[in-house]
Amino acid sequence: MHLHIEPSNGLAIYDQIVRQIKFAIASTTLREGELAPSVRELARELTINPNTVARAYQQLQFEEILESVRGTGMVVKKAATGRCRKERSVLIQERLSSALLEARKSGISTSELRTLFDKELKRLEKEEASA
Amino acid sequence: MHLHIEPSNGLAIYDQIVRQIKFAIASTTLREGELAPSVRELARELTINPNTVARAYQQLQFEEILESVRGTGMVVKKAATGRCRKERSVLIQERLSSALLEARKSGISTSELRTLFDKELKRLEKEEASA
DNA sequence: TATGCTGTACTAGGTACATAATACAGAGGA
DNA sequence: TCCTCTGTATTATGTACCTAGTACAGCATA
Repeated sequence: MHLHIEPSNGLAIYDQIVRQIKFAIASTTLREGELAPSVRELARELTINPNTVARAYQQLQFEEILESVRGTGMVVKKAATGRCRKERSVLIQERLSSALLEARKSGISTSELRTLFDKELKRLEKEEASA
Repeated sequence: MHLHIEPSNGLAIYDQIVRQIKFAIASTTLREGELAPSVRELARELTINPNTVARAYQQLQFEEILESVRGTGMVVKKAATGRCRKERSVLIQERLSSALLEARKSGISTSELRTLFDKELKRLEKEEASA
C-alpha cells in the first residue's frame, strides 16, 4: 500500500487517492475485510492534509467500496474486489482512449501512434526491470 | 479551425485552447502569418467567456507562438510551425506515457495493455471512417 | 472622420480544491 | 477508568479557474 500523488496531474489529489485505492483493491494489495490506511496515517505519508484523505474515503464509502467502522477504521467491503476490477478496466480504457483521440485529432497518424506506443511501452518495461 | 472543449477534462479550458491552437499550427490548419480567430469570435463559438480565450492567447504569446497586433488580431509567428510540431510530439508522448504508467502500476499486464491499445485504435479508425 | 473591429485591463463574484486548526463520538487496550 | 486510536464535522483562509461586465487604445475601412 504505498500510493504516489502527482501534485499537478490535472486530477485532484482526492481523486488520485480514490483511483489508487481502487487499483490496490483490484490487484488484491488491499483485500476485502482489511483496513485501509487511516486518514491521519495516509495524510502523513503523502504529506497532505487529513481532510483531503477524508474526502477521498468519503467518496469510496459512497461508492460502496469502503465501509466506515467508527473508532476502528475504513474496512474494504465484501464484493469490492470484483467491482474495483471492472472499474479499473473502465478507468484505464477511458484514459487511454482519450489520449489516443487527442493524438489523432492533432494530426498524428495511426502508424506513428503505434510506433510511439511501442517505444513508450518498451521504455516502461526497461524501467521496471531496472527497479 | 474548429476546436472542441471538454468541460471537465481535468485540463483547464484555457489550457485546452492552448493545446489545440498548437496542434492546429503543427498540422498547418493554421499557418505562419495567418490570423488566429479573434478572442470574441472564439469565445462565442465555444460558448465560453472571452477572458478565458484571452488568457489562452496570452500564454501562446508568452510562448512566442502568437504575436499580438493591436487592432488587427493575433498573428501566428514565423517559425511557429516547427516549434509546435516538436511540442505536439512531447505533449502527446507525455499523455500517453502517463496513461501507460498508471495502467502498469495498477496491475495491468503489458500484453493486456497491447490488446487494449489495438482495440481502442481500431475503434477510433472505425469512427473516423464513418464520420 | 466615424464606425466597427481588434487586443488589453480592471473589478467583482462564484465554485472547486486544498490547507489549517479544532472539536466530538465511538472503539479498544492498558 | 483513562488514554489513544479511529472517523466525522465545522469554520476559516488561500489559490486557481471561470464568468460577467465595463472600459480603453489602436487599426482598418467606408
